[in-house]
Amino acid sequence: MTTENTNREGAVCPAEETLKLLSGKWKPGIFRLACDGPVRFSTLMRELTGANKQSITSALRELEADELLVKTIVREKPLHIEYHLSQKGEAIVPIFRQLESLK
Amino acid sequence: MTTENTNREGAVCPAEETLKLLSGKWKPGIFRLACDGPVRFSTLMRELTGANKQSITSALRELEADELLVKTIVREKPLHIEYHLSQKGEAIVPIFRQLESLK
DNA sequence: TTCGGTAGTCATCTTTTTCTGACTTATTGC
DNA sequence: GCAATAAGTCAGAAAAAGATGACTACCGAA
Repeated sequence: MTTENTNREGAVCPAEETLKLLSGKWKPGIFRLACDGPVRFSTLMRELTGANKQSITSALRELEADELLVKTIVREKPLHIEYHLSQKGEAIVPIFRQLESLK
Repeated sequence: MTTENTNREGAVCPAEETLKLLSGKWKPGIFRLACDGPVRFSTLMRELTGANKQSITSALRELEADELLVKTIVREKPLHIEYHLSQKGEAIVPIFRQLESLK
């Protein structure tokens, strides 16, 4: 039984796809920080109070898989990893800002 | 231990609030149909293929509680109930459309 | 008064998400 | 070599969300 959300007869909701990209307890927070510049795992752990490694990791993995974030290994002084917005990610920023300004 | 998402030190994400209004398996679909005019329980059951009473009921209750939808008892021919967008709901429509057009 | 339509509730079960704590791997400063 | 920093993984537990099936309540028509 393939339980895909196949709302047939044209009842599919396109907005749903986009909403799902940012659904989850920590994704909006991660996305917001990423809007201001590249983010790092350790920074996220510090900024997102209450979050845990596992949740941040899986949120990052999903954001990568959905191509909103790009992972980069920065071979410098203290070698580290950065996540920055992809083009697709940037495209969502204006809408995200509107969501923010809404209330 | 009150486990509220209190991202202190200014790290709260305002967009998160709005995103949560439309989070869940059926809310985007309900909202979308409500954009085109008042919706009824039985219609939703027909249109949202795969959905079940309980899920639709609780989605409707949450959309009401979040003041996106207003419930109205229509005392007419076949007495029934209608849900229509509130002002707050209408305010989200433009953003919702953008989410739709994004892909 | 019984039936169909409309709009649910309730208890329970299953699935999905999120959290916890212990352990891992690579690099770098001392 | 040894500890710290950075970025995780993994198994298991708990919590939240969603699904199921039975049952309820109101109205109107036959």
